[in-house]
This record gives sequence, C-alpha cells and structure tokens, in this order.
Amino acid sequence: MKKFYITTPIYYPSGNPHIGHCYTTTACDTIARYKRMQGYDVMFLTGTDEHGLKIEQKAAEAGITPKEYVDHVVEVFKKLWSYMNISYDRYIRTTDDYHVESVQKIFNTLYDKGYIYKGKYTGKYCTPCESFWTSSQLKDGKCPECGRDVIDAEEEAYFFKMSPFADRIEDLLLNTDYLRPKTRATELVNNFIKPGLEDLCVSRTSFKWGIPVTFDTKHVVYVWIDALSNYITALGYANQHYEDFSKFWPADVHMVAKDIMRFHAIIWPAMLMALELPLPEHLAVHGWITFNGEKMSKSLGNVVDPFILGERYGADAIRYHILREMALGADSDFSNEIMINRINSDLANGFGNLVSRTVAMADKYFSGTLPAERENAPIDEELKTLAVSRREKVDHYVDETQLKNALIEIFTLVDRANKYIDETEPWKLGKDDTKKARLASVLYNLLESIRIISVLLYSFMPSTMPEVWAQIGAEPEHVTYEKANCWNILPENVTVHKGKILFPRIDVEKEIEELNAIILRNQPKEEPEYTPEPLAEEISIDDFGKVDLRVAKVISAEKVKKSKKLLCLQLDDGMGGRQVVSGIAQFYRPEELVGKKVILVANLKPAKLCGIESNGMICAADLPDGSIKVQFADDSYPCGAKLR
RNA sequence: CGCGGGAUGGAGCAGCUCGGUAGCUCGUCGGGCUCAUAACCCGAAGGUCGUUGGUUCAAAUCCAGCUCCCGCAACCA
Repeated sequence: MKKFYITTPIYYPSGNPHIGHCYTTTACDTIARYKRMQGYDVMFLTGTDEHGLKIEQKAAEAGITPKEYVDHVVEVFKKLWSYMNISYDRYIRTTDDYHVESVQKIFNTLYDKGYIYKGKYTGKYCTPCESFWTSSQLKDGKCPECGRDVIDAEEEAYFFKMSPFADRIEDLLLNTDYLRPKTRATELVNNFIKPGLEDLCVSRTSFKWGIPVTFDTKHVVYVWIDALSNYITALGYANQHYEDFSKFWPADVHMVAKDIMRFHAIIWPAMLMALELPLPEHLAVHGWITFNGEKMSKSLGNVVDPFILGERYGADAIRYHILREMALGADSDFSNEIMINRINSDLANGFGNLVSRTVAMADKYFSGTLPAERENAPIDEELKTLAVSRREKVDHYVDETQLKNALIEIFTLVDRANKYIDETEPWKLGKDDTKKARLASVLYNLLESIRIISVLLYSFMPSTMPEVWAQIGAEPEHVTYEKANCWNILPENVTVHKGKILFPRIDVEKEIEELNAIILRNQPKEEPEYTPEPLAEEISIDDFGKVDLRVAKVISAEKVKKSKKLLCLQLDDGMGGRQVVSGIAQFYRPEELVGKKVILVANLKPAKLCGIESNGMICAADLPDGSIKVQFADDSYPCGAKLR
C-alpha cells in the first residue's frame, strides 16, 4: 500500500488557537481524509511547540509551571480539533519524553559531524529581564518587555553551519517542485542564499525552559532543532517510542503559513542534509486570514473565535468557507459577510437545496421509492458525463494542494444538476401518469449526481455527508472512492428519506449584527489607562552630564528613499551643521519640520541607518497610540544652546 | 538603483507561458418556474484590461519607461 505523510506545523501555545490555526489544520485534514479514501496508508501529524522564553514568562505571570501552562493550552487545541473533526493520527508535544531524547541525539550527531560548533552570540541584553533581543525585536531601541534600556552583550552559544548546504538548497528551491507556490523561491534565494547563508544560533543560556544540551547543560536547544525535528521524531527517528520512520519518511506535504516559510524552506532542508536524510516532497505555503482587511490581532479584538462560529453555523460550514476562500499562497480576507454569503449561496442555496428538492420530489411522486421503469433522454448524457469526470479533476487539485479549485470542480456539478431540474421539469412529469418512467429516470440521475458530489465532498465536510447519504438512500458500498467516477451505482429501486435541512439559510443582516455584538463584547475592556513606562535605572548627575543636549534648527528634511520610517534632516547646530536620521516619517511630512527648532542629542555616537550616516538623535515623545511627537524648542533659543 | 508580487465591469478573481470575439463568482435590473431552504433557471446593463510609448496586419497578453499598492529584507540613534 502506498503511504502518505502530511504535517501541520507544531503550533506555539502561548495563547488559544484561532481561525488561522484552523485553516492549516483543516486543509491538512481534508487532504489526509482524501488520501485515505484513495487507499493510501496515511500519517497525519499535528502538535505543539512548547518550549521557549515566552512560554516560560506566560507561565510565570500565571504563577504556574511552564508544563502546567502548556498542558492547559494543549487541551484547548485538542478540543478545537475534535470540534472541527480533525482526524490527526498523531499529536506530538515537544515536551514528550521521546521527542526530548531524539532532539538531544540529533544535536549530538550534528555536533559530532562538525556541523555544530561553539561560538558567541551577540545581541542586545536587558539586565533586569535577563533577556536577549535582536535589534529588530527592540521597541524604540529599548527592551520590548519592560521598556528599559538594553546593552550590547554576548553570550556563549552553539551554532549550526548552514553554508555547506547553500548550493543544494538553492537548487531545491529553484529547480524542484518543493516550494508551493514557487513564486517566492526567487525572493528566498536572493534575500538569504545569495548574500551568504549565516550560521544559525541553535542554543541559548538565557532561559531554562527547553531541552538541555547533554554535554553542556547550561545550554538549552533553541527553537530550530527542537521544533523542526518534530516531523521526524514523531515517526520514531532516534527514539524507540515509534517505529514507522522508514515507512513514512520523507514527508509528502508540510503545510505552513507564510510567516514560517523561510524556516521550512531553508533551515529544515539544511538540517536534513546534515543528517543525511531524504528531503520532503512538498512545502505548501498559504497566506494569512485577514479580518475585514486587517491582520488579526488580539489587541484589535478581531481574533475570530472558531468555537463561536462553529456553534452558530456548524463545523462543516466553517471548514467549507475557509477551504473555498483561501488560495494557495495568497492572503484571503475573512469577514462575517463574506462567510455568510458563501455559506448561503454555495451550501444552502446550491448543494443543500439540490438535495432537498430532489429528495422531496422522490418522496412526493413515488412515496420515496423509485419504480423500475425508466425512460432516458439525450439530455441525461451531458449531466452524466460531467458527473463521472469530477473525480479525476478533484484528484488532480488535491495532489496540487489546491483545495479551492477542487471545490470549484465539485460545485460545477451542483450547478449543472440544479439546471438539469429546470430543463427536465420533473414537477410537470409528476402530474402526468404516462410520464412516470421518465420522471423516475430524472430523479435517479439527480440522486446519482448527489451521490458523486457527496463522496467527493466527504473529505471537506465529514460530518454532513453521512446525513446526505441517509437522505438519498445510499449504503456504505455505494459511496466509495472507487465508485465516484461510475454511474448506475444506487439500486434501481432506491428509497429516499426526507431529513433535516443540511445547511440552513442564514439571515445576513441579523447575523452580522449579532456577530458584531459578540465581537464588541469580546473586545478588551475599554481603553486601558495609559501607564507610563517604568522608570529607567537610577543614574548619577555625572551620568547625566555625559549627555549633551543642544538646540538645533531644521534646515531641510527629506524622506529616506526605500525606507518606511526614516527622515533625513539637515540641522543647524550652531557648530557647522550636521545630518541626523530620524524614524518619524510616518508622523511628519518633511516640509512640516523645516524651520522648526528641535532638541538634539549632540554627542551620540554616529551610526548608519539604511546606509545613511546619522550624527545624533532628536528628542521626541512616545504617545500611547504608538505615534511619535517631536519635542520642538522655543524659536527664540539660539542654535547650539545647551540644555540641562 | 536591495529582492519579489500585483494593478482587468460595483466587489473579489481567471485569462498573460503559446498575441487574434474579455471570462467566472457575488451584487444590480428584467423575465421564467413553482419541486425546493423567498431557494432554482434564463436574459440584460456595466470594463479606456493602472499610465505612456514601442514591436506587430493584430497587444489584457510581448518589450521599455512611469505611477500606485502589497509582501520580504533593511530600519525607528
């Protein structure tokens, strides 16, 4: 039997799951179910990435241990997957013993092979928080956690050599079908490989919540080797817990959102190359779900809670909507209106109504059981031909991980069948006793179409389709994948059973009103009062004396090309003038500043920003809404005047 | 000149590799039907295919310049 191995990323449980997690997982679930139906031996893996500083801090805030914290969030994840009907075969937690053991072995192997070496990691360090940050993580040059100043510091760390694999990775990205969609391959190669692959920091000493390095226990393994290797440790690589590594590896599909594409496109292949393991077949990258055009964020209060949606419309309707709306690679907007319209037009009006009217007619004209006499007509052939050709189309798109297109192919048959009813006018046939045979044929053809549609839709909407089968009188042997491209499968004298409405039509306006009310209720309680940043460490008068503040006049200002935030200012400082680059372009137009006097930190060490030299900085206030206001000086002060 | 992607009827998209009647879904308007979940079917209106120029008998499609969006990278001294 052919195998098929598909994975979701392991999610970071620093908060509850949202609709974005649902998307990746539902897409994988649908593919996994489809492949099972095709007869593959499927392994569908999902899980959680439970180590790291952020979890450690979240747990500390809650006053519990990190393990207790993640145990709780993992329960929520599992509950959601159960609710969404996710048929994962295995759930890996990076805190599982066997995973820890494997990661340590992998780390040691890479070290023994010479791919990992000890070095120094330099970055910004916040002493009170005992945390390292990269310069891009800093907020206004300060610690993003506590807002205090950071210092340059270095810590001992282990590094993974990436450069030996650069050529092979470039080839993988550009010349194979690994990355899907391939449009981003050039971008990756140009940005990361051509400039030279930097070695990767793979251990930390600045936090404890992680897997210890066995031969140097003050280090814990940093995210990459810990998290990415889940895809192989969950199969039993370097552990005895599972034993199907040789059966399932390499993976057929890793599905990820675009924010972690880079790690899966570059670092993961490099790790596998270093371990001399085969590479996965495909990396399917999808975009983000945005909400009314905005990126979802907790602070905006627009995080869509899948439990609330599922409760109102059913898990299958949610599954359908996200799979139908989302194209591979691109972002897609999620709004209540788009979702409800989609559910109404495709599921309620289209498919649900097709089943309803077909079953109702069979019930009304034949008391549920079709008679044996038949009369075919040329028009039937068109419907039949379209119906039996659907499976091949869906096969193709599922293999390409383009589920949206697979659904479109299935729904062409829904539309054709609805049209067929109008063409054949069964309600007229039903009033004429001499046309019973023709009527039986028409209804049978409709039931067969519904049978094929429902079999192909089963992987997408697994809870609703069995209800469809009950209504059209299909037995398990009629609704197999093998028979999804065949005709005349249901028995001649099939008996239908009227059932409940599959997808109730939703009142758009009323529903949107209610959803908006829920969103409002869930929004963070009013605007939190503005709390100023904590005071910085106490300094002496001498320390302050080191800062030389001067009044300066803006002579000219212009936007730094190719930068979002930077303005380049020419200042008259009373001492010959100087150039300062300032990150206020989003809040001031250049001409607004010209002629104004500002306060300049005059003895700051020069630095280059986006390649332009900056000699000092100008004083400005951080406002609670994130904007920046420059502190202007009185026009009467002479340029060069010192402040203290 | 850091790297990439995009601009097509009111909205969202396809078409572009391999030039030759501009197509789909939703929405709007008109009609039909009554089996069905006020659902279904048919028809119509609505597009200088971002802009300028070039190649060609012919350009949404190929080439060059420009404008504007969006990612990535860089970056709030």
